[in-house]
Amino acid sequence: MIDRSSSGPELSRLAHLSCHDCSLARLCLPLCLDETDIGRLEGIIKRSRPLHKNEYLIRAGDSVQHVYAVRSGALKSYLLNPDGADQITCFHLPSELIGLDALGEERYPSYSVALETSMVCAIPVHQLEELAGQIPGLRKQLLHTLSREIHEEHEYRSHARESAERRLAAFLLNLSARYSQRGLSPLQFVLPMSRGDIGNYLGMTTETVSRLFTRFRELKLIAGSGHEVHLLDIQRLCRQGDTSGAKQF
Amino acid sequence: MIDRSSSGPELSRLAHLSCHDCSLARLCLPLCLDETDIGRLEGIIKRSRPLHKNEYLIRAGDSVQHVYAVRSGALKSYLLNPDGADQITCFHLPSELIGLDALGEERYPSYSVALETSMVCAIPVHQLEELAGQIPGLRKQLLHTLSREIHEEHEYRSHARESAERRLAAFLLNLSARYSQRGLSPLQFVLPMSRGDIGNYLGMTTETVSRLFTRFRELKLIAGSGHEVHLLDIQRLCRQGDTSGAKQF
DNA sequence: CGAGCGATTGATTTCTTTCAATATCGGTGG
DNA sequence: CCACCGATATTGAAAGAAATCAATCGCTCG
Repeated sequence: MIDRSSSGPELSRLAHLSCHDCSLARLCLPLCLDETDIGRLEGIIKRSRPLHKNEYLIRAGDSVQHVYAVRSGALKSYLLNPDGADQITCFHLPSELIGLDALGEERYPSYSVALETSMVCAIPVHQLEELAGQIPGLRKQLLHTLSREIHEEHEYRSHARESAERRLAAFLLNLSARYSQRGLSPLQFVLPMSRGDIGNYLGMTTETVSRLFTRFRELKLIAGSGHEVHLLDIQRLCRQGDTSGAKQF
Repeated sequence: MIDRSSSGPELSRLAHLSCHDCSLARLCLPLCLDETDIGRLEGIIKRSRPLHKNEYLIRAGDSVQHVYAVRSGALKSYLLNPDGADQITCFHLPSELIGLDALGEERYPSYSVALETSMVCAIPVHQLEELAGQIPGLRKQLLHTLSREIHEEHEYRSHARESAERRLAAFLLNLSARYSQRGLSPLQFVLPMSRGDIGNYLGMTTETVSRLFTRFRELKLIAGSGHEVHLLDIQRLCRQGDTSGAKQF
């Protein structure tokens, strides 16, 4: 059903590609770099043509050439288990890096595919490593980004044991915060992924996700239909599933 | 109950501390470095006095000074949630690094505590970053280690949805492989952590862990009492929980 | 306009947790 | 050396949350 075999995006180094002008610079690798160093980073970055929905950026097993920074749109990454089951590991929003699980590897361990029309910047890993040797700020930032990713995965573990209700609430709040960082509304956004994707990511079934959306709507925690979400009561959403929450008061 | 307030281990740079002679070098940071570069790495490494069981190496909130490499023994790291619940994020065996979730941070996010008498090497993060700028092989290795950690956390996600039975089986097999890498028996080892720790780490209750150990023993998958484990049938343990497994045949 | 996938809703089953009661281990002090 | 204590581990019975199985709905795209 799923075509994982189509070839990757063509890459071109475009003259007008500039981290200087990019609104995401403060969230992305250039963070903390001075003008000169940003210039050096720009020098190795390539931009691909837009990926359309369901188009693959990376296929597991591909030889590792680049890490990617999302410029616009949204992607998901997933692992394909030996038994054939997918496990979504990340949703990537603009400024976030893709391929951090492949540094030092020969081949990418996971797939990355566009959830909607998306643009990415491609950064050759060898040149990035080289540049990280020369620019302390870039080195620091790269290590920090990797470290943060590890920490976030650890935090995911903390959630994993909690109820499906709490996990979904936390997921929505996490998305809200990330959209907010990117200058979008924290209260109103469109989910780029399906119910099935959310369930897969959070470790629950599509049916459970669907029921929880319904419940959250009934409780007036959220509004919106389909992929549209309005967060109506962030405070209560934070506490969702608490025994001290809706049940007692 | 838990004392998280005692001060950290004293550090000393010991003349006889040598990565050259360390049997763990091929698993640890020195991997792939030549003699000269190993010497440079050694130059910044300090060794602490032994930590005794339940002694803290790191407390969340401490200012980040070092990452640590386990030299002997075993430690666990855990996050303390806002609601007061611990979540164990890692068990650390010899050669493994502690504090990778703190790079680029002011303060450690997690606690690390010895599960048994342990020795660690302390590596000042600033000097490590500096050295990673100068030694491409070290930079590569550091990035690779971080990247692998991310990948392993992603793989954990794949397991998270599986049955408790499978998760515990996978956990035992993972430990087995890690002991084997370190020159110990893959079939017979002593768990350094409690049932409670295992349950916490895997996202299940102590009772469930205990029941599963009993079941595995009944199925002749493992033997041994208490913290002792003998793996009797690795093949079957790999498939544990499969519908194509014990139930049908 | 029909086909098909994604989403929703319902009924039932199953696995794991929770609550509760021992049992056992390791260490301490008499 | 042995008895006792707390912590850890085991075992059982009951309850609960989410999965599974199943049916329907609705939207999007040829």
